[in-house]
Amino acid sequence: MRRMTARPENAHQARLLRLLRDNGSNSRAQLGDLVDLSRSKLAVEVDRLLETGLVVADGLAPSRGGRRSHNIRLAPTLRFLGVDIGATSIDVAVTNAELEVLGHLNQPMDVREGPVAVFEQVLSMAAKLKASGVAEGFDGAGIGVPGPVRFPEGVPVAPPIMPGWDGFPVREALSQELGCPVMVDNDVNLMAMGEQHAGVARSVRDFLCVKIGTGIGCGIVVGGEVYRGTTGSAGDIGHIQVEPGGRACVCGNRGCLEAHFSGAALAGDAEQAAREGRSVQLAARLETAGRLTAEDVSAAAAAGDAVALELIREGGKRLGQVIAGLVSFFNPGLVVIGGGVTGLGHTLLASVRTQVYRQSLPLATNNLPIVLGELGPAAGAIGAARLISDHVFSPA
Amino acid sequence: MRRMTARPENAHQARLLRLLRDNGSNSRAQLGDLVDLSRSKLAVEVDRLLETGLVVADGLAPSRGGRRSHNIRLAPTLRFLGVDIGATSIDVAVTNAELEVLGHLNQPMDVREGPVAVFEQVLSMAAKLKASGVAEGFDGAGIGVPGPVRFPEGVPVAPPIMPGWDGFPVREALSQELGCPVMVDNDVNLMAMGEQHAGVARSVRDFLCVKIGTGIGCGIVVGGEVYRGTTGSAGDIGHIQVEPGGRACVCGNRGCLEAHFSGAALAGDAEQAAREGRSVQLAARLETAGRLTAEDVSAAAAAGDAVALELIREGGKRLGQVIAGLVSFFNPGLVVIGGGVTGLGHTLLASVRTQVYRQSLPLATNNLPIVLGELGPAAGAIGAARLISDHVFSPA
DNA sequence: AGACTTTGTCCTGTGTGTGGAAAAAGAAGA
DNA sequence: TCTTCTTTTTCCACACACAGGACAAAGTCT
Repeated sequence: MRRMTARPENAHQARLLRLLRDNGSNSRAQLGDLVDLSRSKLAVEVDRLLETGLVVADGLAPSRGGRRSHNIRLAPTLRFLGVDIGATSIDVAVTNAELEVLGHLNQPMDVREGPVAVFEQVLSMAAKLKASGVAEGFDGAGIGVPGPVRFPEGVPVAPPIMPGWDGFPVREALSQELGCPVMVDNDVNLMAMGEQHAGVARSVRDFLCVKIGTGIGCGIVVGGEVYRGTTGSAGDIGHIQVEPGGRACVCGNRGCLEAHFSGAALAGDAEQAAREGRSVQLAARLETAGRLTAEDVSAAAAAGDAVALELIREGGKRLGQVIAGLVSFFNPGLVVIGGGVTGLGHTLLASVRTQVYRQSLPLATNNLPIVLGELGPAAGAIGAARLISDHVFSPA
Repeated sequence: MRRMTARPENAHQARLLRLLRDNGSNSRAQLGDLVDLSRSKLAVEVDRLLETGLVVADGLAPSRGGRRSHNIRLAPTLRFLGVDIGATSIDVAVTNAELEVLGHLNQPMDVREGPVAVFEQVLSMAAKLKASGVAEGFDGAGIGVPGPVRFPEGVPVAPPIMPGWDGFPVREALSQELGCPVMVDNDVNLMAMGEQHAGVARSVRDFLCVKIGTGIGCGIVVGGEVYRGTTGSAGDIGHIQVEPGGRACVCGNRGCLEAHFSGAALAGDAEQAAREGRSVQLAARLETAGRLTAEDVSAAAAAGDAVALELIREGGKRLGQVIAGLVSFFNPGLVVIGGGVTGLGHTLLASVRTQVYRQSLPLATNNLPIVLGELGPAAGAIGAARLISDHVFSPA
């Protein structure tokens, strides 16, 4: 079912749409305070937006001392689809035009099953959400994939953990299937956009967003815009060396950050500790489940298991080393840490902070908050919705 | 002698001025091809620029098949002053509006003598250049200082190697003295701008420019614009750790890049090798000069001294480690290496390349040129001129 | 009820930019 | 040398967009 969503005709209209998205319902008068346009001009543009149907009247605003102003808001029927494809699971969310999540599904799935299987799953999840009544159709979809993307074309490139995805025309194919505009980006970049839109990074212009999942990546935001690098692989910090001659990594080198600390490495370390009998708790868990995950370590740490805590601390130190370097180089205004292992929480955070504040220069670390992401598993999907809304809310 | 240089009235005029700066003399017709303005509009804006005196007529262009077009060029009397204050020397250059160097002076001077003494020297050098006839007055001056700068105010902040400079109102003071607009920036950023304008980085939008001088810094260019970070200390890579528990650094940490490889470290290592009798050549030089510098090592290496070569290779490996990390993170389209030690040249370059290509992922290193800067000691001064010309050629 | 404030609409004047026409200047060919 | 075709430049008329004032509508406060 193809929906022809209207697009703004000019930069002014785009500006207004984004204000309405970010500030919710708003009166014409307030809008006038925010944008620097003459009353007549503003009225004309708003009327045109009303005509297109992107914006609708929404009753009267409370008086500010005189005549009450007419409220307007983005069309309540607009729907964005946010898809976050992780290495081991898929998140799909439906949002309204203000990017509020109306429905959210999560499904375990191995990305290595390939794009066809994955998108079949995604479409079925989207259909399920539609059936639940939160959406009739979609006005745009944002897709996050766990690897580098050639952004303008919306095509994954050389994704190490995603065999079979190289060159798959994600944007093209999904746009066809869903009948709406689609944008594709790295999952880490989307997490950064999510935290910027609705999370801890509101109003910060330059920041880093480190995501620890199966691998490790880093979203880079410069001047409020995501920076993707020359070939779309910016932020790929998982293979920075932290230990010369250290552990062998899947990438062929030794001592990569990811080999020493990541969801996968953490699980491996925990299993080894369990087998060596260093932790009763982990051993018991291994016995029941057959294998261990980062979540198990997180749970054990929460229960006070010394080995689990030490693993997290050690990992945080390694991660902190790398972040310290990035902070010196990039001098961000904020560092956000998120991803599946947010459960490791404050133990990890404390360890990272110690390392960064010790290793980086005062000028860069003064007033540098290092915090956990606020949106949890929804960050990626919200960021995806944000990505496509930026596209839809820009002149055609 | 205060000169009132006119400023463009709008973005179109600014655009035209920059085109003339970057492409030299140009015909009205060619300009029309470049700027997407209607013929009438273009004619009006050009006429206004001619009125202000920023632009002058410059004869007729060769025919392109029909009537010959009128050439215009930036006023030939415009002069910019580019000042590059290094840790141990000062470069001052005078350029015309196209940023071609008309005169250049270099003077050894220790930045630690403080801002008052340094600027006295700078002013005297500027006066000498004036006296030589290349300039009558200046329409703007760009100043590079070897430390972080609060860019909007043009004030150095917490410069580790520049005691006495913290908070000194460089922009304010020099603007007063010179009677023209002044902009201040980190010397490394200016080198990057120099190489971007007239050197190897032309037409590259995202690149890194590593400067190895007394210390080590890195200019970051994102989308053609210098990125300075939240507090102006972006690119300060000298204190990234390369050797856990390594050498003590002046910053208080251990194992910093700068402690293991930089002009200062190299000189120290060479002196030690000379004293230990490991290199006849260096020992002889130490005997004559009383101390060694990075240039001495460079000379010895050129003469085939094994110890000097090994020092450079070892340093290049360390530097390469750090750059490899930055390349993974930033995914630049080019890495430029410059600074005083460019004499170390290809030995250093080879060593850095090996390390980067080995350690970073293929997607980031494919088609990633790592090259030496093209402008040598003039890069900083040209970048400084570029900085101020960008300012002067923007609407007031 | 009256004075004052805020909001929304209407209207007109101004200024800006577009695009066509024609003139100017030169190139190429007969 | 003359004619024809190109390219560049200037001139001009028309359309359009926008700002800002005037006024009406809708509220608040005394």
